[in-house]
Amino acid sequence: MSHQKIKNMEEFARLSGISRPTISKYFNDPDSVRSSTRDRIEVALKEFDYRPNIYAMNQNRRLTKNIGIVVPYLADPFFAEIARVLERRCIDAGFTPTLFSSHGEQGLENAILDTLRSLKPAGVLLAPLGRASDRKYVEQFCRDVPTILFDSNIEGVGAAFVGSDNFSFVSQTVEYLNRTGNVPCFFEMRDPANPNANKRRHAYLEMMRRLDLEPHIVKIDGMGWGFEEIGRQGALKVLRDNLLPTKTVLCSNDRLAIGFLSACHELGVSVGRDDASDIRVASHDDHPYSRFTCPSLTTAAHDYESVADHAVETLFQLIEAGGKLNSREETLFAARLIMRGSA
Amino acid sequence: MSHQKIKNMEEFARLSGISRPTISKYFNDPDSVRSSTRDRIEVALKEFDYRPNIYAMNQNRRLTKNIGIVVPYLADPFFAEIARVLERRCIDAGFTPTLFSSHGEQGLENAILDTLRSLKPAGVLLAPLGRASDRKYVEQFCRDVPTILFDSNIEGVGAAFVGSDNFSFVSQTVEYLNRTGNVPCFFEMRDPANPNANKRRHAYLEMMRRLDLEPHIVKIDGMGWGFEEIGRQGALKVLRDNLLPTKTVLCSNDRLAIGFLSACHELGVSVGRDDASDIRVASHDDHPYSRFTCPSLTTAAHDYESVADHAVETLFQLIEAGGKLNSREETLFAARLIMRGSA
DNA sequence: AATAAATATTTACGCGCGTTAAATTTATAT
DNA sequence: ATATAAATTTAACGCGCGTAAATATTTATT
Repeated sequence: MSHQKIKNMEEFARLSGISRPTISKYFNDPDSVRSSTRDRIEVALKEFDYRPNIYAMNQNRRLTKNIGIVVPYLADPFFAEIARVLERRCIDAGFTPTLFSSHGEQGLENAILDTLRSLKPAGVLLAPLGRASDRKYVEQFCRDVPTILFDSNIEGVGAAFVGSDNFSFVSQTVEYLNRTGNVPCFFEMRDPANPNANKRRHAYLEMMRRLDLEPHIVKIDGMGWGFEEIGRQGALKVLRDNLLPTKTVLCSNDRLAIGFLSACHELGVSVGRDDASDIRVASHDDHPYSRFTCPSLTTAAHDYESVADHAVETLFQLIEAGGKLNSREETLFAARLIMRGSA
Repeated sequence: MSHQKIKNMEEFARLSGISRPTISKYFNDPDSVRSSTRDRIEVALKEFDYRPNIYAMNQNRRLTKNIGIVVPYLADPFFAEIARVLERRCIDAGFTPTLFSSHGEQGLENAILDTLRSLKPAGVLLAPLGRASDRKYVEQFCRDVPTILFDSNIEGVGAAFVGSDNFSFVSQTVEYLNRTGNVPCFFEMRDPANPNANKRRHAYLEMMRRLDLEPHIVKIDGMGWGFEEIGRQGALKVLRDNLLPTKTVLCSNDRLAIGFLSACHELGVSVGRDDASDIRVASHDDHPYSRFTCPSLTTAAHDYESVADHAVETLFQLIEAGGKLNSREETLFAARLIMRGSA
């Protein structure tokens, strides 16, 4: 390995004995040059350790190889996990993903979209804030940049939506809870930012209707993305004031449930599926920490892999199609019930 | 707001009636032009909605305004949180941060450093994997790119290190546990990837020596970054086989403790500071979930803000100094004891 | 009002690479 | 061996902006 510094593609072309346009072609797509040429280039690449200037590349390309990934809240391990899978898929496909978190703030989400514009990405995978999103802003962005929405849908925005089937989550948990014991009440935030929360409430109501049972919804106060604390405060109030209509609680999501369980422990309320326990608690998402709660949390799991795979696949189709798809498809993946100790 | 598309700076210069070099200067540093000129540019900016091509900008600048932020594991809310603070500080200072996670893999860490090289960042904030890092690779990178290490130190690598004072964590927890009840044993992974773990063990031993108490270290098996599960399995084994040398357990970090508490609940071992409880458990980090464990976790908290502020400040100094500092300083911030229910 | 200092304009070049068209070489088929 | 297709080379232009030098203009100082 020779250790001279190579300034540019011209110099690398001279040293490797291959013309610059061919080198350029190679970097754009290694398969676009004859295999013998490709080998010669790769040998030279090892020897001289040259890498093209990405800024000069991106300036002149019609389309960059960049992909933007935006999640609403990276400190939520659920999003950290799905972002990880998405990143990996993009890298494997030869793209350069860049990760952004809106941190639950509309202003930041808009700023990220601005940044993304100037990144001129080939495509964007966007999990919007949801109700907290600046709809018009997101809509305009999606018109300009090929974008797939995931996790939370905004009707009609973006080239496609990929997410989980909220009805599948709730139908399974409600059915299970009802079959194995008491009827669940539904525990949620009064003013949920995430549209999935609304879908889950409707699914709960629909399931109760089908089972010919009376629905009970417990709404708690709280703003922002500190769901665990909101759930804890809400549970403390509900438990202390004896406001629970049933002995079985179905939380809208695991983070609320984590707070709920914390409150139960604080108040000495025992949680579990056995008769000796005071109440049962179940939830949705299969949050990475849900197996470590006390007791471990019965929940419905996202099909992370399928959501990620399909989102990325759809984005690649979109990119190849030049940024427009014939129709806006919404793809939902079913949940998987995870039975643990809490219910 | 006129809605014509502006192609380039030349065109924007014409339309705004200001020369291109002045516009260029403005984007490089708005304060470098006369305030009257700045106002005129900003008025025109509103009207024409022009934004320079970042690739062309970065190609020609001596130094980009990019800053790379690398953490070992983004699914760990601790790193997600500190990354959030770092990002914010960089943005406020007019830089463009890009976030990367090594996901606990050496290969990925190296790949990220490669990517960062071609990003030609003004500076990098790097929390290395630690023992799992490819030392030579990181070392070479730090020679080429102005880099501040944070969270976990690699001796002599990078222009400076900013982190938490592990002795401060452990001294406070050990002192507290000892003062309020039993002597703690130290619960940790046999083969910790993070160098902080080793520092904490040494701090524990040193504290016990000072207090003239006999130290007990409980080492558990496990690899990788799934600390909660490792802690849970280790605790199950230790509790079942009655291997705990003391009734008070000090975990190396909160994620292990979360697993430990989960195991305690599973086995019906009661945890708490009162005499009625079987054991006490404390830990270090003040992980975002540590207040929601059952019982809530007594721990020592990082001074997130100070670490982040100082890391960023040092990086800016480094950048202004042209990439070299006179001496490699290691700055450590003290911990704050957080007393909760578990001990 | 005269002078000095600070700032803006004009002009022009260069950065590293994408891309194209024409000329040339190489591989494949007949 | 010859015709044809495919790949490569040569030469040259352009992308959008940084930057430098010389010149002109504005602002601050006395």
